Amino acid sequence: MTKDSKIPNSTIERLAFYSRPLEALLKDGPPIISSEKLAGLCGVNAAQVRKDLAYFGEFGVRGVGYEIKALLREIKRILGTDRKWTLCIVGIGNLGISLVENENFRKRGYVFVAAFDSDARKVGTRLPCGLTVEHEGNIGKVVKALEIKIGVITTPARAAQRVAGILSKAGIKAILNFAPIQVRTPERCIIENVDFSVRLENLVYHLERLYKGENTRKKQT
Amino acid sequence: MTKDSKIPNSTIERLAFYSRPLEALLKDGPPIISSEKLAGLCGVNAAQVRKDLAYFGEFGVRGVGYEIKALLREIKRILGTDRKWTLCIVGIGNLGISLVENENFRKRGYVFVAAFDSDARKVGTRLPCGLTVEHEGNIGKVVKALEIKIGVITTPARAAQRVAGILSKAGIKAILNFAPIQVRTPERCIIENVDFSVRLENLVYHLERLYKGENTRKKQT
DNA sequence: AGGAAATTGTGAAATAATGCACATGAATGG
DNA sequence: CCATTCATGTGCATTATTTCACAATTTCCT
Repeated sequence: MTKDSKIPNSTIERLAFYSRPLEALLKDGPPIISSEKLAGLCGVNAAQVRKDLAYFGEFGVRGVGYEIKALLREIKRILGTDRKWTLCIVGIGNLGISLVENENFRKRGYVFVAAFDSDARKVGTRLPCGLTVEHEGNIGKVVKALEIKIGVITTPARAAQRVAGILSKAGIKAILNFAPIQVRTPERCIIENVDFSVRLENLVYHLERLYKGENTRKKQT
Repeated sequence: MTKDSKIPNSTIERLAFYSRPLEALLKDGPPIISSEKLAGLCGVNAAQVRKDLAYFGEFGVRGVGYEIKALLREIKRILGTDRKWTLCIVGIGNLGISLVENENFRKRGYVFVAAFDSDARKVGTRLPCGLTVEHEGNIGKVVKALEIKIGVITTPARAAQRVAGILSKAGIKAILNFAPIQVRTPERCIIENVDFSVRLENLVYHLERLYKGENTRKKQT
């Protein structure tokens, strides 16, 4: 295959997903894994794993399986996570701090190089990771100077849209938004929303149905 | 319709999604909204909105639209978010604290009533919200005593699976897992995984393609 | 060497989700 | 009171995604 025959978004999501157990196996596991095993670890269908990978090339050997190290390298190359990415964050509350200090991000090459807030009392604060909080007004200047492409929004909902606009105007190309609101940007800009409450509401829906009898979901997400 | 003709999971996700702008409009907006308008606010198709709602009843009036207040009430009833839910959390790091203190959760009726950690140095700490951190060993006792149904995991990846087992055994029926690993539970238990890095990796994938020319996604997520 | 076992890659079938397009009912205005 | 406008609810076509099932390829064993 290998042709760009319209790759489903869900395939991309799963690729990132596959890489988690692979990373773990890299340390103390066999050097080879079958689609069956990997699928089991990720709770998906084996054919799905093979098809997802087949969109991008032939990484396995028939009758054998996939070499874990090589497969992981390929996945990272596909996703674009085989290099460092610099991020900035706007909104230094509890959530903001927990993200900036997050070990998983750093481990995967996502490094925060700037932190902003609109609250004058927070500006100038030195965060544990070493960053100093700057005022929102500097976003444009800093983003351009450091050539930051990805912005993370952890402001309250009411500020999120305004901040998205500022980021976009500053040249940011992708936004990871944690505010519980659908933000829009004028310029060509990729937006990914993460809303914890939505996930929780999903859980609650299925939970209620669980008590009332039949299961409403096929498998664990 | 109204019959339980296999409701797509995505419909449930969108219902929670629809409720965000509706909540905002409740304060200072018109009393009525059309599927067209709501769809616009959420970045989806209008027929989609109508169909999603139609799974659960006829909430609109032809030629008129949907009464916002009533619609929101219905959505909340459907999702099961028209009542309070008590949660417990395991893993009191930066992320854990930011969730416990999160205003959005409280506003929507999700209340943390217990916090656990395995680190003896954290046990006994009083969190800003008033909760005192208890030792992981007490999970079973406390969960049963307070009849907690939902657990949130914010431990490091290596501890997540173990904690999921403990929670499940304690009688927890739903788990919101923030650790970057796919957790399993022996008992019938609903699991929802939230992995920030996966979202970021998605963003990066599309970002790389953005530079290379054609757009790989149809619309903003 | 040759057959059995394992496991990939993939066409085709099955399943699921989305969007169109229109009949239907409500409001409005002359 | 009828015509016009608006917007819902929904059957149906379309599009997208998942799963099956099997030919192709490799390894292993005798």
